[in-house]
Amino acid sequence: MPERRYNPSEIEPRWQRLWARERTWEVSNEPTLPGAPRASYVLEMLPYPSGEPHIGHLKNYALGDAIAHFHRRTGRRVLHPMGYDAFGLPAENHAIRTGVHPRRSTDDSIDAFQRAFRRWGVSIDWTRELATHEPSYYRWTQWIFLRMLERGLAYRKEAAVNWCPNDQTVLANEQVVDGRCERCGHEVEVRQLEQWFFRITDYAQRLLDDLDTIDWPEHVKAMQRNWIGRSEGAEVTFRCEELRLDYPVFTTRPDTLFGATFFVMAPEHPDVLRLAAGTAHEAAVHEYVNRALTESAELRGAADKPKTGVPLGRHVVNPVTGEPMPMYVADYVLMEYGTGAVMGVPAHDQRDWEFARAFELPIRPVVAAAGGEEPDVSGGAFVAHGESERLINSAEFSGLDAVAGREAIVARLERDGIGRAAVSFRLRDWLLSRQRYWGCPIPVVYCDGCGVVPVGDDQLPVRLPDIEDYQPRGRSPLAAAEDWVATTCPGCGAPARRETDTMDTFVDSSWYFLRYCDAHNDAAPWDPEVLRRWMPVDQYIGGVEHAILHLMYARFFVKALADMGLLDFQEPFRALFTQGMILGPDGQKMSKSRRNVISPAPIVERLGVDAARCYVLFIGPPDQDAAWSETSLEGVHRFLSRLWRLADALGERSPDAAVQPEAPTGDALALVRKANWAIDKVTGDMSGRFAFNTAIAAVMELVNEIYRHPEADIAARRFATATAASLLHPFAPHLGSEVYELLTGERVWEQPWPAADPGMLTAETFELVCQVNGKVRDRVQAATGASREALEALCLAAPGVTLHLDGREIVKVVVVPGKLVNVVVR
RNA sequence: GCGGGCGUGGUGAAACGGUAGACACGCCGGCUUUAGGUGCCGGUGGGCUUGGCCCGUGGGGGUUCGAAUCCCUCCGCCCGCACCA
Repeated sequence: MPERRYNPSEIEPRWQRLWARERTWEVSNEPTLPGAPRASYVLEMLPYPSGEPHIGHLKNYALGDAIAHFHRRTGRRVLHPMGYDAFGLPAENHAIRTGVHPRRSTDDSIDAFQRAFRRWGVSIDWTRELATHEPSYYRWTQWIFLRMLERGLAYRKEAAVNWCPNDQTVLANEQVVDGRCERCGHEVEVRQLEQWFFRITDYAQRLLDDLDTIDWPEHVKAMQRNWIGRSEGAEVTFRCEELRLDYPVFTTRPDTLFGATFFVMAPEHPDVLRLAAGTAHEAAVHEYVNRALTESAELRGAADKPKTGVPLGRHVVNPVTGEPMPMYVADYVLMEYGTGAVMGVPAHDQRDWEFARAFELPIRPVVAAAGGEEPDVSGGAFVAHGESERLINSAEFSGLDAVAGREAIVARLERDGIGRAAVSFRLRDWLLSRQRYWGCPIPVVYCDGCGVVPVGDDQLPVRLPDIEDYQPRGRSPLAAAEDWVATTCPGCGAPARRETDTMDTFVDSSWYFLRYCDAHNDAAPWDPEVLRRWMPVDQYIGGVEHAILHLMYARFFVKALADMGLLDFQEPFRALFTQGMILGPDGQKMSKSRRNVISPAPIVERLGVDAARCYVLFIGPPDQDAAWSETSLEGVHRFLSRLWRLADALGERSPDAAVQPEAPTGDALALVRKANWAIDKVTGDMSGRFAFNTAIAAVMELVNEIYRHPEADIAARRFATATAASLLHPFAPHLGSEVYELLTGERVWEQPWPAADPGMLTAETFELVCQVNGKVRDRVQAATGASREALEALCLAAPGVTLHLDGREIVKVVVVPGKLVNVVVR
């Protein structure tokens, strides 16, 4: 007779059909009544639909789904939706190559993702599904943009911006990595262009402060703090008497003001050419500025580049010493930070030191080390400035420590009206316009009479027209859609032209988590009352690659919308979990060129999705990268087969199978204890932490224990097996359901999470570890409730202990009840 | 340079300051099988004078009755930012 086998390809689709038919994972927006289950919003970052989902998606949804199932079974109403980040460059670049409309390739890919997620058995409420390229969604993206515009949080300005010549569009600062385009890797150029920005810098301080209120991984918060880059210091005004012009600079080191011996401006500074005009350096300055402005960001940004610059032929006055300081233009000064000009303090700033060396400028120390003697600045700047360093060469401030000196100098500047304490941020405004087709149209028109005019709310959405030619030519391909561009001014009715730039796709994904809550609202992007039931997201799960971009933008959106009275919370994601990557079998990042890519589809087909899901969770701590191992995957599949076979062998179904037998003895007792131990272990591993790897290991131990006790009475074996299925269900929902139903006839997802019986968590005896001077010398059985004295006596009598006590003096005995006794001897 | 993190068997990894290496892979052995595979059972950190002892969590030092875990220091690796005044 052929043995029956665990057959996931039969089991899994059967359960999936039932969940779809019964709409098991849908949740309503009904107000929660007092005493009703608490709401929980579990969300994975929405996928960008391109091709088919990869193994990283599987891990992402295996994690999120395990949390969602666990929350449901511990008595919470869970919102677990799905959507697609559907606008974006890859689909558009594909269209340029093939002529296939991005909508078509995107929709095909969305179909593939939907099929995969259903085949993976992820417990999603599909009624809330959305895609950011649908007019019903981007209508509200545009609506939010208009609210930003009304509040002055969206604005146009001309600025030096990052331009990717390959993708033919501008990029946000966050999308430039090492001077290269984050997407295509092409070197980024600097161009002076008028563009749309979001005023995220208005929120810099709040974005920084509120990091303390959210439960996010420390490294992600650190990256955001770093990116926001708050610095405390002072703004000091320097005057150019020759032209009667004042130039403020920002410095974090006002304590070194007496050491400022020169003054440097960025090549982009608007006054540079004007200052040099008429001096002997005029031509040289022109040449230098032109070169600096056309140089690639990567080249200019190199920190180890020798300092270059050109004198402007002008001077400013040091406001505290009265000395003239020569002015220079140099590309180590950035226009985007501070005021675009700096005071040069070569003795105490390494960059200024290098510049002073190159231009033979005086290097005057004004801060002394702890000993009080002048620091040696012949080899580099002296940068320490704590309470143990003292000011020197600083008139009446000499002798103060650097901290007190800084405060005193700022106070003096304030009194004289030439400076004040100031804070500066590294964060820049978010450049959101893109000269590309496949994105959300920016809902404004340009009118010769009225200027920039917002499209009326009742005219939304401004639909993205179909076009034939997607090739970008330095402007949006939309500009060629003449019929679409030509419109009338909403203000005066005169002929006007539509904005042809589209929005950065990060705008689309900065609010999608709000729309899920109220996905079918036609009158508003959401009903604030409905949002109150679900937001903020209780658990957000995704890759660390979004630590700055998406996660910072979404936080900004929520704060801005809250200020408009549209939301009543300040942070979108209460808790964040960043999953580790799955690497190829060679331990390298998966890539087509390395030919080490593992696709989920064939694995799911061969071993089932439960095995794949359990494997990616069992592989190691989920926040850690891990290499794919085919043999480990098969080991997990083997474990699932073992569980299935137990259920198959244990006979007819009965609701009693899940009930713990009363007063078990012998083998049965061992099994019941192990089952309760596993309940306790898995519950602990899933509450607060995400130790799914050890949770699955605990269920493996339980299954092993059942195999080891074939003589235990059937009730105990059925109880232990049903418990294993119940505990495994969040990770292997199909097999968990199958085994639980085979044994009990019940639906596991409708069962409350099992509770351990405290009476079964401890045996009447335990193994007492007996140590001498911290080394284990014996183990003896001891009664669970035994007194400290009794445990001490047992230990002192243990043969392994007496051997090592021989002739030595007992100094002390440490007793840890229920665990061990340590005898300290001399 | 600044910030965050990591270092434990052949491998992935476990371990509220309390038995280092759970669980799994791999490997070795046994049983079942005509055989292979599957399945089940057992073994598996290193060393030695092997009923037992010694060593062992990157190196060194410290706190403690007791340290992979806490502190100091050095070494190595990974990630993020980086001419941000």
